[in-house]
Amino acid sequence: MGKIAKDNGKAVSRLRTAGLRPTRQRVELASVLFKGHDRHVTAESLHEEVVSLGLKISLATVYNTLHQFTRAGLLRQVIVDAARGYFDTNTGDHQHFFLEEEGALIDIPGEDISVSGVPVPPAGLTVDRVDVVVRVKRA
Amino acid sequence: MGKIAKDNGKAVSRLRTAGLRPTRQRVELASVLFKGHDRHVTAESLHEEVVSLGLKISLATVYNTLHQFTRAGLLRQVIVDAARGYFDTNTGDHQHFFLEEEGALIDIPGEDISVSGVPVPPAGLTVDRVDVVVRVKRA
DNA sequence: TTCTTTCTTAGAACTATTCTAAACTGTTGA
DNA sequence: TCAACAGTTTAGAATAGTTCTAAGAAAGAA
Repeated sequence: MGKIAKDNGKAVSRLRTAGLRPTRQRVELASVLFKGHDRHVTAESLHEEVVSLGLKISLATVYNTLHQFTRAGLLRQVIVDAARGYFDTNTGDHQHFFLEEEGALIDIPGEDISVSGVPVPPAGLTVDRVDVVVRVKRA
Repeated sequence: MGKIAKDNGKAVSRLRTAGLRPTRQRVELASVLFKGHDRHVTAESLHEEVVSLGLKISLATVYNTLHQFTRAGLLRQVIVDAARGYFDTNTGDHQHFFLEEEGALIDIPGEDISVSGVPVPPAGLTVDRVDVVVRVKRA
């Protein structure tokens, strides 16, 4: 029985339930990710973390695994950083539909959509803006 | 007087008002961007467009100019594509504060925040999910 | 076990973007 | 009008994050 086997039971069944073969790497990553409270990681930050724990997992595997976990519903990807910059000539108050398959944007007028209940930000911070992206797919 | 001088008067004054020196490249890009209805462009799509119009502007200048225009409030950047993948172990209904200066994420519980008035998507499309990002800055 | 399929890996490749440093241009003021 | 200077543009190199490739390794089935 391995050193970190105690948490692995949970991780293994979580993976099985998700339809993912519980390989060593996936089990170790799942154990680290789902051990305690909720968290936000990048591929790189997670890779550094597992390496510093003495686990042998390549960066490519971390990338693959994060995407597999996301596809399986175990994780969710949060988009805050622009890979491809889209620039909008409409600077007024409005939001967007994003057609994932085509990479196209469609404006939603600001009068139509509204966001309520945005909590007061943590101390010392002010809201710069609120972005809403409605991701749509072929039905 | 140049060939496309007719629209350039508007572009020049728009640039002057924004505090940007009206160079040939900026004037041409502004003319293309703000000629008709609102639009969404990427640096690459805009570069292709101006090149196909016979204008001589480098891709680097298109990038610079789009950012200058954005800083000046003439454009707005829409973030829909992940440059750096952030993955969240919380897959439940919730949204995020994004601390731009630090690149950190903080959850906003789904019960707190709500988006109303999302229009019916264009025909043949269904809403996949609605992402809200509250961008915060040091006060 | 043995077979088959799936997974992992190092390193190369890729993509969008930014940087560099030299040449060029718009503006100002004499 | 034009010299001087600060700001701008450019090609190409560099960068960062991510994905691809192809070959070996490991999991599960029989």
